[in-house]
Amino acid sequence: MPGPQAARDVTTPLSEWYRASARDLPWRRPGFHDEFGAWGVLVSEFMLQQTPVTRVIPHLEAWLSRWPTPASMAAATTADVVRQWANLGYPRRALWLHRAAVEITERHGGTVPRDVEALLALSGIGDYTARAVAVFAYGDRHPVVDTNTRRVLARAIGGQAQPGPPSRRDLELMASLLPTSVAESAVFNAAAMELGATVCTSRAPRCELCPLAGSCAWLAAGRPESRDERRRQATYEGSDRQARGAVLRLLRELSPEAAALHAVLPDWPDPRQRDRAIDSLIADGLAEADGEWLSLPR
DNA sequence: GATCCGTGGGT
DNA sequence: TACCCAAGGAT
Repeated sequence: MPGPQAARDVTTPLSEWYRASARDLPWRRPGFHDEFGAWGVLVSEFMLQQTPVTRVIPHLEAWLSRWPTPASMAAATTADVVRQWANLGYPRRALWLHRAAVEITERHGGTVPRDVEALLALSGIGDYTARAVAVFAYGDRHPVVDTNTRRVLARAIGGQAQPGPPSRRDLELMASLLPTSVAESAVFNAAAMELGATVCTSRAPRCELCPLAGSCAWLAAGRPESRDERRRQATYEGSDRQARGAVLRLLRELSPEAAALHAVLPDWPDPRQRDRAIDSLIADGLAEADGEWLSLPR
C-alpha cells in the first residue's frame, strides 16, 4: 500500500488537471441534475456499462425524455424497454434497469437510494455502479473504481502496463488515496476515470499530456509491456452472441408483432445455433414464445 | 475466479 | 483486414 506521499503525488495534480481538462458531458452539466437528479445518473451509468460514451449520449437523452422518473419507467412494459434500448448492446441491462426502476418505486417510494448497500441490492447494480451513483449523484465519499481507474492506478502506482483482474483490493487502494474532503474525493474519483478514458488509455497512452508523468511508476520504468497475456475477447463473428443479437434485432423491428418461429432467420448458417439463441433469449426473459410465435415479452 | 453477455468505432 | 476494446454485472 502506498504511503501518504504517494497519495499526494497523485491526487493533487490529477484533480487540478480534471478541473482544466474534463470533457463536457451531459451528466456533468448542472441542468442535468436539476432535471433528472439521481435517476438520470443511474440511467447513464447503466448505459455506460461496457458501452462507449459517444454511443450512449443520444440514447440517454431519448430515454430520459420518455421516462424522466423511476415510476414512469416502472409502468412501461418489458417490450417497450427492450425496444427503447435499441442497439446499445448487452440487452439484459435493459431488463435489469427496468427491474431496478420497479424496485426503486416499490421499496424506496420512487427515490433512487443514496445508501451504497441499498443501491447494491438493486438489479444490475454492482460495486462500480452503486458507488458511482452515491458519489456522482449524491456527492458522498466512496471509492469509485472502473476499468479506467484500475489502469491509471496500475500504471502510476504499480508500474504495470495493465491492471490485473478486478478485485476488492482495487476498492481498498482507491479508498486509501481518496482525499479527506468529501467534495475533493468526488472530483478525484471522476478525475481518475477521466484520465484513463482520455489520456492513460489502454492502447496508445498520451503520456506527454499526463499530469502524473512526473511521478508515474510505469513511465519511470520505461513503459514496459505487460508481463502476462490478457484474455483475448472471443471472436464475435459466428458466435452465439451474434446469433442472439440477430434474433433480438428481428424481434425489436417486428414488435409489437410476433414472428412465426419458422420465419426467424431461416437462412442462418447454423440452425442449431439459431435455435440455441432463441432458447437462451427466452430463458433470459428477453423473448417470449406463444405456440409457434416468438416476440418480445408482452 | 472464469465465463458469458452486443455492438460499433478506432487503428 | 483483423484485432482491440469499451464508466460491468450475474452466475
